[in-house]
Amino acid sequence: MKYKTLDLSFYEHEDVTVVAQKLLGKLLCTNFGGELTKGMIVETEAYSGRDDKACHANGHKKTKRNSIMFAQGGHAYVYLIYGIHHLFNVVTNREGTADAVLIRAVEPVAGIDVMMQRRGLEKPEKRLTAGPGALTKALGITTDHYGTMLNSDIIWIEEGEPLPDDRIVAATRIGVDYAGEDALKPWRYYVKENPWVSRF
DNA sequence: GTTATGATTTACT
DNA sequence: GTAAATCATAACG
Repeated sequence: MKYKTLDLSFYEHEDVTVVAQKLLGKLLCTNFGGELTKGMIVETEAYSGRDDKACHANGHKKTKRNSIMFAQGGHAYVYLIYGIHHLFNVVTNREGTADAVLIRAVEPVAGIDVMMQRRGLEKPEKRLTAGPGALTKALGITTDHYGTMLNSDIIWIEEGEPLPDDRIVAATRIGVDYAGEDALKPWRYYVKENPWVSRF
C-alpha cells in the first residue's frame, strides 16, 4: 500500500541539483515478488550530461548504456559497475537532457529482514544500505529494472518526513577523481549527522 | 573480434 | 593502506 507517490513533475525540474537535494528524506520503495522494502534517502549525487565530465553522458554523448538518461524525468537508470555492483539513479529533467541523481545511501525503514537476507547479514549493521552498490542489493534492484518508471508498482518514491534545510550538507562527489576539475563540484548532498550516510 | 576500464565493496597485508 | 573481484560497455582494429 503506497500512500503518497511523488508526481512525475517532481523529476522534471530543470535543475538536477535541486532535485538531488529534494530527494533527501524521501522514501525509496521496492516491491518484488511481494517482498516490500523501503529506505529513506540520506545521500545523493547530481550528474548533468550537459556540462559535467563525471557524467556518463558527458557532453550529451548518447550511448547504449546511458540512453535512458535522455528520457524524461522519472525513469530509473540502473547499471552494473566493476562487473559486480548495481547503481541506482533517478533520471531528471525533460526528454533530450541527460541529467540524473545517483542514490548513494538510504536508511532502512521497512522490510529490514528482507534486506538483511539479500545482503547475507544477521544484524542491520551500517553497511546494509550505506553505499550505492550496497543499497541496490538490499532493495533488490538490478539491471532488470533499467528504465522502470518511478510511479510503477514495483519501484517508486514516496513523500517522507519533511527535512529542514539545515540538515542538508553539500560536498564534493566521490569516486569521480578522473573527471578533473568537475570532480570538485559540490554536487553530493547528504543528511547531516545521519549514521547511514556512506562516508563521513 | 579484441582490449581496457569503471559513479564500488570487501578482504587482506 | 592496498588490491582483488568480475563483466557490460566503449573504443579500438
